[in-house]
Amino acid sequence: KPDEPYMTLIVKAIMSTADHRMVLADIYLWLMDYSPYYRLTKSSWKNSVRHNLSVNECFVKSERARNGRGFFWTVHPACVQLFQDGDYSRRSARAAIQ
DNA sequence: TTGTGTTTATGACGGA
DNA sequence: TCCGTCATAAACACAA
Repeated sequence: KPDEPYMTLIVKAIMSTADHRMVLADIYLWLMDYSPYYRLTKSSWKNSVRHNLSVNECFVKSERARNGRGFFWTVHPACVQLFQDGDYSRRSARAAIQ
């Protein structure tokens, strides 16, 4: 239901932390806090979140999470300024990386 | 076994 | 019409 694409929301979630890194489970929580859509609907959107993390080059894995599962997810260093300026377009992100 | 991550496929949609 | 973007589904491997 939210009009913003997953890539934008995931970027906002990760960039909302002080160290710009977040574990998958916390990205879930951030989204559920962001919109009731993710709170109320059955979890096909979690599949989409994982798909976006893998597919979009702007998301890079950091160290493995010690307590929980998986890795810390961060944004590509070349995209940080772009995102801070509010440009979440996939085209711009890819251009910044290449 | 469960959660996490990768990958492929498919369809809708809008712009050039 | 072709191309890029986005969403959704689903199969699979892997680690805790």
